[in-house]
Amino acid sequence: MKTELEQNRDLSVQIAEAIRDAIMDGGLLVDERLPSEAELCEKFGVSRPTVREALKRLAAQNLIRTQRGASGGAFVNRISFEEAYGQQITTSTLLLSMNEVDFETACEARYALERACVDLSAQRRTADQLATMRAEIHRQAQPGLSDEAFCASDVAFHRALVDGAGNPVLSYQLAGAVEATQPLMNMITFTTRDRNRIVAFHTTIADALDARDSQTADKALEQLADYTSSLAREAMERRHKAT
Amino acid sequence: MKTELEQNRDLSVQIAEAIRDAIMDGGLLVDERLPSEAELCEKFGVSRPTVREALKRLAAQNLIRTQRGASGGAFVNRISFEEAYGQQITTSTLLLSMNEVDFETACEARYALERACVDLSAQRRTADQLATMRAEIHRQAQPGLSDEAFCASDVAFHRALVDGAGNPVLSYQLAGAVEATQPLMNMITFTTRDRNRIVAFHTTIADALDARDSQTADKALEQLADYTSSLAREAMERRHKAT
DNA sequence: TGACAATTGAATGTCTGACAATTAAAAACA
DNA sequence: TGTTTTTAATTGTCAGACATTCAATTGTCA
Repeated sequence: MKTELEQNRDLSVQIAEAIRDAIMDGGLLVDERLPSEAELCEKFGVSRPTVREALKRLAAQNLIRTQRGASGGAFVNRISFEEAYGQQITTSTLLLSMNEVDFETACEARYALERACVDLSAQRRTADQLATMRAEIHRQAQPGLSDEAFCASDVAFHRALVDGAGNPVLSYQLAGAVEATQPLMNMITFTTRDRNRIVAFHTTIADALDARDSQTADKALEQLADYTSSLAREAMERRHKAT
Repeated sequence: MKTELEQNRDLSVQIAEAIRDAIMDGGLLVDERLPSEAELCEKFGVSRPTVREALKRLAAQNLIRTQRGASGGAFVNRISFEEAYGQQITTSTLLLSMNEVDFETACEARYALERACVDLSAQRRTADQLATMRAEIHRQAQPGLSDEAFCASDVAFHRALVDGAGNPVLSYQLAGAVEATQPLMNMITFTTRDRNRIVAFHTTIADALDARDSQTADKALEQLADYTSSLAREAMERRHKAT
């Protein structure tokens, strides 16, 4: 069984696509072993390095894993949520940093998505997640915290909020949105007054979730979004004036 | 300048990581040319195939692109929204199909995210996007449409809704969520009655967005989510009974 | 001089063939 | 029977070569 390939495009790309499609169509099941490299060479009529490059492409996407040794080979990988998070974050971060997405747009997206979680989070948040939020709030209130540490804590707070929805698919989707905005947030310098304001919003949100009051939480989140936006605008203006 | 590598782990993996980190730290800027393969061989002290496998890994993540010919080479890629969409969709689809995420969870996530867009979409949707929605509604109402075509049209409708928010970051994040649920939706068999009901919801949503009435649109979306869920539950029960 | 064609060189893409490293299973042995 | 050794299969890496592509250079002619 030979599979035909076009002549113009890179062979390794085509082979990778063929295998990926087979995986996504269900032609290859999880943990199923792919043919050995030698067999793939036969099948596609190319040399081993070419097949290997194709396999590396797939491995980079966590679609397959390889094992050496007897009964080794390439296996269809069950992609884990962890791995998917990582990819999500890498892609989102690059996208935001490279495409001159303005802070406004990124921020709007992030808070819109978070607000999508608030309802569910109010219903389902665990005591543990609430504790995480409170702990982060406490950290944020400590004086002498660096801007970066403050932002990192902010991310942790919001991730707990998102995880509170108890929906791994939501958590996965939002991981990228939340983490990717961090580098942008890091460009802001937070005064003590700013921080106090943000901590107040966070406290309102945590209290509301504690009381399972999604409306109040949503409103606080909206105000926080507006406030963050305005801070960013000021920072941008200062930066603009400086040049 | 030789860069040292560990001995245990795969060399190509380590090289790929080293380059990726350089890109993400800003050590390599967009459109900057990487050293040629020969130079990378020197630098890392490995052979060319190994370097190539590393580069293929990066290419698979859209981190670099390669050009043949004089003044060719590997360049840091400005990742486009299009490419990012593609990755998002691939990852999300696999995640959902491989991790036995139940329809309920996926559906909940998808509609929660969509509802996050409705407000913005009501404010900003263009006439063009409205036209797309109406066109898809029209298609969905046609008799003799296959279940798959119906689902595809459904996806197109919802993508138009999401794009209506006019926020590329939101569109990107949701592309995965919306597209990835399609294979799951395909498992449902839609009766004419089901379809009419869904078309009615879609019409309500389109009308509401037309009138910039986000509340009505949101409510319709919520009902649509519930209805879809119930359809899925029924389908699952039937399937369960059959076995 | 200026425009077009031919040449060249640098780079990636692919191939062949080989050897090393790893690992599970089979074989040998106590 | 239980342990150790051998073996075979498979991926990881290397070396060297040729093919292909493409831009810059060079050459040619009007």
